[in-house]
Amino acid sequence: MRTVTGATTSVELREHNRARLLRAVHECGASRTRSQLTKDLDLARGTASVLVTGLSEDSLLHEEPSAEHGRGRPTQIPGPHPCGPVALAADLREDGWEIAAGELGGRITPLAARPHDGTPEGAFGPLAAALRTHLQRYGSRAVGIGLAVPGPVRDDRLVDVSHLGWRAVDAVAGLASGIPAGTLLHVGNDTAFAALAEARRGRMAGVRVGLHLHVDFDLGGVLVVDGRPLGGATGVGAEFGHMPLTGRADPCLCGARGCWAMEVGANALLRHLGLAAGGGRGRDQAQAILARSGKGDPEAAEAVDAGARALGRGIAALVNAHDPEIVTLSGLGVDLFTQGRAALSEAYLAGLMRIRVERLPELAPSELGWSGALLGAMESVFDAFLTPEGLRTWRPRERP
Amino acid sequence: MRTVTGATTSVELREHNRARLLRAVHECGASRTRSQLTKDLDLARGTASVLVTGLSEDSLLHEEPSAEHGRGRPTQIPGPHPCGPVALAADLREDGWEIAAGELGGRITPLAARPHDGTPEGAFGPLAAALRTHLQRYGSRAVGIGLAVPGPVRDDRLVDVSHLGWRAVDAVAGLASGIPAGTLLHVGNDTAFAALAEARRGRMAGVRVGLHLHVDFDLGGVLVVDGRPLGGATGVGAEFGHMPLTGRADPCLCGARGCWAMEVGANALLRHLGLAAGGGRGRDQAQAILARSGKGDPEAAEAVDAGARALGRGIAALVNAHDPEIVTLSGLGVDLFTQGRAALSEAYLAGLMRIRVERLPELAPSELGWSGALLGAMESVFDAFLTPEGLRTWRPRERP
DNA sequence: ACCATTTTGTTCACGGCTAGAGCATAATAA
DNA sequence: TTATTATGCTCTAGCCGTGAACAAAATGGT
Repeated sequence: MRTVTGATTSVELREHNRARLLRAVHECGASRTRSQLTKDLDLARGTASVLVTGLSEDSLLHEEPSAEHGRGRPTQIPGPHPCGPVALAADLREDGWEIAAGELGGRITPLAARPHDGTPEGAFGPLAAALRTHLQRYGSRAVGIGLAVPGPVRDDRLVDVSHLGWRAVDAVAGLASGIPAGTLLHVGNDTAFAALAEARRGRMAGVRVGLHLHVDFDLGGVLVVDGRPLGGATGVGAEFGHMPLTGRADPCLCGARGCWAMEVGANALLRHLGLAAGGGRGRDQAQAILARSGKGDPEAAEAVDAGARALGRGIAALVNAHDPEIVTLSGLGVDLFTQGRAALSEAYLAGLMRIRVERLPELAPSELGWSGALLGAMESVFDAFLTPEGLRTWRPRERP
Repeated sequence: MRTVTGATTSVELREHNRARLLRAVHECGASRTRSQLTKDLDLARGTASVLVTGLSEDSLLHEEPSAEHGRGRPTQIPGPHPCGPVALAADLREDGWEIAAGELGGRITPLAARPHDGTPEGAFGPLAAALRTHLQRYGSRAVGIGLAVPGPVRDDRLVDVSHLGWRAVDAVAGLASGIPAGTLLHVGNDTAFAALAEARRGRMAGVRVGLHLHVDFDLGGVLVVDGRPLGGATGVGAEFGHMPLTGRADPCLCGARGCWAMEVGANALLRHLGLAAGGGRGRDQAQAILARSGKGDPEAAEAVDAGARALGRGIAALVNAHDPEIVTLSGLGVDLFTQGRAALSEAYLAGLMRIRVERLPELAPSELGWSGALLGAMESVFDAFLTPEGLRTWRPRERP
């Protein structure tokens, strides 16, 4: 039977409304006043009063006076409690990692960043140690860890990173030395997390159906429906890059042929100029090619245009199939959009159905920079925590 | 802000539980006993008692004694009330239409079927008249109409049927003469409705992520997530057929090039044998080709194999991208599966990523025959009715 | 400086809901 | 016939949100 959400009993009603209030605070970055929240959530003032008081006593919220006054009694702004929940986030890439902490409302504090050698041990060892340090520092405030990885994730733990030759590397086991058993660990694809961040705090906010494409060494994409990136049956979504949209039949590292991902990204740029590519190295060289193209180097510009054309053609196919309101681009996708705009647009328009052209979905570069995956990893932890089930795990601090 | 579902007040709690109970009855085809429903929905016996009594008084449910007894007091089976809600469903195809009525639990009664001449007037006129007749017969029991059409639907009313040259035909206006203003009319794509039926009462029941492909004159496909086919931003989902997966660049009627839909379906079969194709006619000829292929005719078999290969190749691309648990086929897809199985499987396996082969999604022909779209249209009406908002529109019959 | 006005926060009585206990009911098994 | 078992019905207790009355805290005009 389908799972039905929503409260069933009086007690669940209260839990549901507590979670609803906290999510509203989190979503707006702790910027809405209590009276505004009361109206937005359609609550009676009395109910809001009881909820806020309860959440404050449980050290989940802390009210601050609002800076701006109108006429009438001034209202308060509910925001993160100084002893409130903290989500740890980690972004593991082919050539390094970084970690950060996020609090209710989404404010991020960078904690550490380091390059690694590309082996599972070299990557997970120091990362686990760093996580252990900060987990100890936050103590019971830490409600979970989100880990972004550059490849498909199966069963919430097995990671494949084709550029590094990783096959079914167990991320949970890799971090076991750093995080106590029972700690909530969300392992997810970097593209899916970047899409989540875009849907919550980026250009896809409020959009019902959107498409997010993340370009790094190669390309990943995922559909976002009602603010949530679509995962697959085994958890492995975000693999739009492995559809045969190139019209060619070159074998791809994934096992299929003619994959779209082979023609878009840093690897494609390097290959186009006859450089070594495919090992998860060469981010600087790719950036150099983009810089040369920006300065008018024709050879570099042609490489960029080829990537932009392939990107545009694939986007058109996906727009035809899925009818998104907007298509957002992150990572190198932003550079391809900026520097190869004409080539991209032309290929995009040429590949669309007529009815799609009539209501043309916007192509929008992300404004979150390269931190989308990190932000999304944090959001994923709060998504799980800000539910009746998640909040039941929270033990409030003793009051001072 | 994201819309949050679920009850907020005590009154909504009751409405929520009423809807939950009715949906549970509808989903299982009115086969579960009251005691089973009580357990499944995690209700107290007292609560179930109050709910069932109330719904019976509102002529939404009617309890019948259960045929099978165990030990202990025998339980009842809640099912459709003799004066309960009825959903009308219509399936409009390129060459004809049929209508039916469905009651709570999903039992369907065929009402009428007729060929048409392919013009909007020739199709909608008699259809509207037939609907009017049956709407009058059911009176206030009719809670809505679901209409399946063979093409994309925009803004819940504008229909494009490329094979018939229909462009932005207004289905609501077309039926206005037959249905009173205010009647709920759900216009939807036939593939999406077929997928909905498959998800509720077919081989995709209980599946979290599935892919449904419907083959008729050409091919449509849609992703099913948590029992609901994914629509797009403007309502036009189910257009997987218009991705350039053929590796060729022939112009398609849709305005793009190299569309997958051009190589799969009745039109492709006819074209492969040098017959006229593309006008929404020739269903019989296509069936004849399939029959010849079944009897060993090599020319017909090659046409079938070509379609099966193209189907398999495209399925692989979509499985790579979306990671479904199962792929279901309806319409001519069932015949291509049966008669071109070897060609289909080979192309399917060859196009998959390695990690998809390791956990191979099953290819499953539908068991609902050609009535999937009709069933889905009915389900769509009940989906809207069996909610707190929908039930609020219901006025119970006076008790005898 | 003062007071009316406006808006927000708090408290509490009220009605509605579900849980759960106790009892009645209706079948089977011995 | 009687014990057993499972189900349905009824009623009370406890919890929840609403909305009204009241308190609090600001602004704006006089």
